[in-house]
Amino acid sequence: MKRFTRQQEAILSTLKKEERPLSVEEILSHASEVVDSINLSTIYRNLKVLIFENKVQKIDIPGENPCYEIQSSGHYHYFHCDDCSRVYRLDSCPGRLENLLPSGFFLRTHSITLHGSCADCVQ
Amino acid sequence: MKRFTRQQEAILSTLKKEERPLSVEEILSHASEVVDSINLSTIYRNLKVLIFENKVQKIDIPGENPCYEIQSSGHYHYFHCDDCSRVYRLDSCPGRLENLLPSGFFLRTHSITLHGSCADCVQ
DNA sequence: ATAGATGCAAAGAGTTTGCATAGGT
DNA sequence: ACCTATGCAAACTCTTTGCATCTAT
Repeated sequence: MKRFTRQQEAILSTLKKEERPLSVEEILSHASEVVDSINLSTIYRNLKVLIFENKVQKIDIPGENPCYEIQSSGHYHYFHCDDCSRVYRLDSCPGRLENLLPSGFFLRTHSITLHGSCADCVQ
Repeated sequence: MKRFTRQQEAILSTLKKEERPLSVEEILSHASEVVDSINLSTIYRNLKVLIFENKVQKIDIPGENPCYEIQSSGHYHYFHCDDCSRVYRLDSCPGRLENLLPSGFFLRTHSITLHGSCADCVQ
């Protein structure tokens, strides 16, 4: 039977509290404030389980380390701030993009990342 | 002064011969047929120089190891085959996508990856 | 002959895993 | 009391670096 631990709770509440995808290091530093003994292995192991349970989603930004955020229904894209490296979820999507597809290819999904400066860094 | 070596030539000609971005392992296996002693360090070091000289471009596919292809002028996107893991360059682009951008954010560029099955794997 | 490039091995960064033990149930 | 989840260290993958040697000039 699955058990409830302070570490799991610290990881999930960290992801819930922040409104953007967090890196493993960000999760570690936030969760450490709640459970100071928490370990990177525990973070990785719990993220894997949470992803399997569809409670958390892994976000891959090209050329960056992965980020993790609370799972939400729907299809999203992301913005990567080149200045502070934070990642933000975007709400809209330009559509299925099959016009980019070579003939004979089958399109399953697409991922879009915008790169630039976030509002905090622009000012 | 910069020198001309068989290893460099093997790496560049491998990238020129193939028509798609290659992983480091693919470059190694092709280049090894020309210079059998060639080493991964040499591949990485030469790729770094070739990228600096704008002869080669690094392609980052979300969640995958990077690929490398001959630099070509213009702005491109890529297709990742979920079956064979090969990456293909696409010719068109849907545009600047600023309608996805939250207000206050500055858009520098965007990257798009299509995922699916390539023509070889579809059949 | 000189010095830049290579090959090898070791070191880094990020992630996973084995194992003893702490701690939910 | 049981047995899952944790913490630690070691292993693993991908990449970079130090250094002796090779080799293009």
